[in-house]
Amino acid sequence: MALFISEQLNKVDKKGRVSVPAQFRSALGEALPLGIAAFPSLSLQKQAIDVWPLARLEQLQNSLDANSDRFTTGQKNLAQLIFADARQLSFDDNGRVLLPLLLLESAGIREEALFVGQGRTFQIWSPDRYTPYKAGIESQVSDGEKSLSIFPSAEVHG
Amino acid sequence: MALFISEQLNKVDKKGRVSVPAQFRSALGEALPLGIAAFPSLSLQKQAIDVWPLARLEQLQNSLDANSDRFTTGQKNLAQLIFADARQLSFDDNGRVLLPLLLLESAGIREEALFVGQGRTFQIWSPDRYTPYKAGIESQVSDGEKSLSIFPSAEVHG
DNA sequence: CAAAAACCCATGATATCCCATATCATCCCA
DNA sequence: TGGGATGATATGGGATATCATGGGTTTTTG
Repeated sequence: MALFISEQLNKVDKKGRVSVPAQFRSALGEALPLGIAAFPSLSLQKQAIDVWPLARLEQLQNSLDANSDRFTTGQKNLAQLIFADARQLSFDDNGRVLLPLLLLESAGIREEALFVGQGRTFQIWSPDRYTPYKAGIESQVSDGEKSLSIFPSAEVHG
Repeated sequence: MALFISEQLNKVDKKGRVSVPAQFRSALGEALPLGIAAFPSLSLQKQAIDVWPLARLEQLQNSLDANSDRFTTGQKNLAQLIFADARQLSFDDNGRVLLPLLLLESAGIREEALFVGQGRTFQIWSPDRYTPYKAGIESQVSDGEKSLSIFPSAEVHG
């Protein structure tokens, strides 16, 4: 599965439908028909919507089944919250999903939805909320941190 | 079998019937005609109803048969209670089940039943009880645990 | 027989499907 | 190099199917 990158602003119609950016859909690849799971982003105090490929939730569940002891209690609670808060969204023939009212409201989204790539996942923002949020993030990157090194890893993505 | 995710509030009619959310029914897949097993949630002090696909009960029994030595006495007692308290529910043509009075009372459910996905299983709550319960769970997740990266990563990534 | 459960059908709300159009980038060829 | 043809994408709206729910009728059960 490819990565989700870039930002794109799309319209939400009266029925609550939004086109998911074509690049994101193609990044899903074979996982596209499984659909996606969307939930208020806990790490962002529910300011925005976090979106995972549904397969990622299944991997999380498998991991819980097999290595329950490697998770803290807080992590298990977090997983419970995700299973409860997540809405499973599937694509229509035009690549749209129907965003449930609850999610729209919690993210303050009305007519426009901003898709923001986050690598293995992406977010959906109200444009109004995103601008100040991003400015805050940028200001928190110090000059000395403005480059990244890549650590070798044995176990990631076969 | 797919996962049970999301929350959904449905009505309980005078006869004690409730629609099981269509997504949950389709998550059951081929296991749908086998039905489900519902019992007062012991881990939640019987505040809510735990629901398992019936096949999961069979898996538990098989596991008890094969690995009796790996279960503590307490765990075996718990299993006994589940087998005793569980009620097997089957679906009518409209996807409804009949919730026995005993279960309704133990969970404090009257006119509305809140279905809460928990991955491999789901719960049924009285809305009144669920709100404070969920707030408690949320408060038990520390800020540091709220980010995606906290989950054991080798298993979560595809 | 009476009460409960299972079955059947009706209905309104909502989601899904399907087709039409607008917009834009790309391609191809004169 | 210009300019129309082509194709992918995003968007809108109407038709259709699904879902949750209510109520009646038949069947089972005790």
